[in-house]
Amino acid sequence: MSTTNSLAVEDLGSAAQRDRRKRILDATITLASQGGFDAVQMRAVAEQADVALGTLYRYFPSKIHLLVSALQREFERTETALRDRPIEGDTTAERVINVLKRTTRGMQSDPQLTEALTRAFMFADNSVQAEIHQVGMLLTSMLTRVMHPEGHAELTEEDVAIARVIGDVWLSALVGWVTGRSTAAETGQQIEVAVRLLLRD
Amino acid sequence: MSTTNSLAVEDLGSAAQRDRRKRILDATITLASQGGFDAVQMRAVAEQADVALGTLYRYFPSKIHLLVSALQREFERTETALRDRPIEGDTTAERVINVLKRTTRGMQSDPQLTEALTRAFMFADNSVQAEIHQVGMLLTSMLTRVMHPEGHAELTEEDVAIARVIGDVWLSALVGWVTGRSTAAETGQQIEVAVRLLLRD
DNA sequence: TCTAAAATAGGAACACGTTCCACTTCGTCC
DNA sequence: GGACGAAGTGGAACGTGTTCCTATTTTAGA
Repeated sequence: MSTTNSLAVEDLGSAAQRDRRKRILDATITLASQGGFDAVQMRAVAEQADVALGTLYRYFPSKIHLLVSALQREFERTETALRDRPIEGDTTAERVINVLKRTTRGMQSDPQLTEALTRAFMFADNSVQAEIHQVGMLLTSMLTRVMHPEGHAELTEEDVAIARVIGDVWLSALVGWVTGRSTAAETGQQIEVAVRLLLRD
Repeated sequence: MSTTNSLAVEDLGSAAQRDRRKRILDATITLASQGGFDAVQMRAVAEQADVALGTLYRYFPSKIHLLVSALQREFERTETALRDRPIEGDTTAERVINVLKRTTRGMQSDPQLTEALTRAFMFADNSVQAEIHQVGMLLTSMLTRVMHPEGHAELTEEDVAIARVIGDVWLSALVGWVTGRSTAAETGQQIEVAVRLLLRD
């Protein structure tokens, strides 16, 4: 499992196409930031990206695909940014908590965007499998790297299992926050408790 | 936190109204079982329940409310059925795993219904808070009761936290299965691993 | 450079969740 | 029994995701 993000599947066509794709995703993020999931209307995205509706659907076969792809791009950005920063914390649990809380704070600073992307992620069906899987891998690799910053490739099965459980809790907590069921503080608390339960070293 | 389900808020009007409500939920379950989330179309539900569209919306203000209410009824049924059966397993972990696997198997025997209800649950926003909260409480109380079958009311904060984490994992696993990201076997495995990580007694 | 194929524009049309309205039926109180 | 408000009926209408069609533009290859 390489940590580079160059996948042969990914290189999509010409510069003009890459540009259109970027414009579309930019428009998506902009609209999502302003009004959340409901504000990301396909006609509005097309107009703002200066693209025809049919073209939008050629690039992204559904609103869910569009939003999950946007999530993927944002997440890659976050993950890259995180990789360059030193990871604070003495114990594994501390490091994981720090990273998750920082990431969560980042998302909470743009609630509408987070709502849009999280809703899309949770609503995605198997036709979005590929994109979803990418995001899942990214999250797991981010967590395992934080757990073992030395990168000795000494990942046990248990490590991966723990990372997965933490990812699940994080997602649930996020959904709870996005849907207004819990506050930001509760969300952080929920994650912290789970991590301490799982990582008692 | 009582385990009875009699809430003063719940008693809704006349027998005719209870009957209509039941017919609507029955129709919802039937349609969901046949074709999943997409097949639960409001016009179809209204027709099958022999109720006007406006009446359907009077009882349930949105498709999500409708499906989450159906989930709640089904879950209550499951929880009641579970309460009468002895809980097999020597250790806490064994008992929790048994119960969760049995419940999961039950849901997997009707994939379309499970898909419909899970999708709705994940997509619900804060306007469905009340119903969602009910379901969450039901799940937590079910789990803590399995963890402490004697009912000595000796629940620690940690117990509740663990139950919550397990609930999160279960939900994530369910979503993974519903959206075709993981198989039934993987779902069971995922839950089992998480429970063993959390309950090492 | 010319041409065929692919991509895009522009927009009509359809499906389903949701709202709304005019009318009818039901239940309750005098 | 009559009156009045609540509840229900039937269906039109609207918004947004999605599909589809034709004309035009861009791209790639001979």
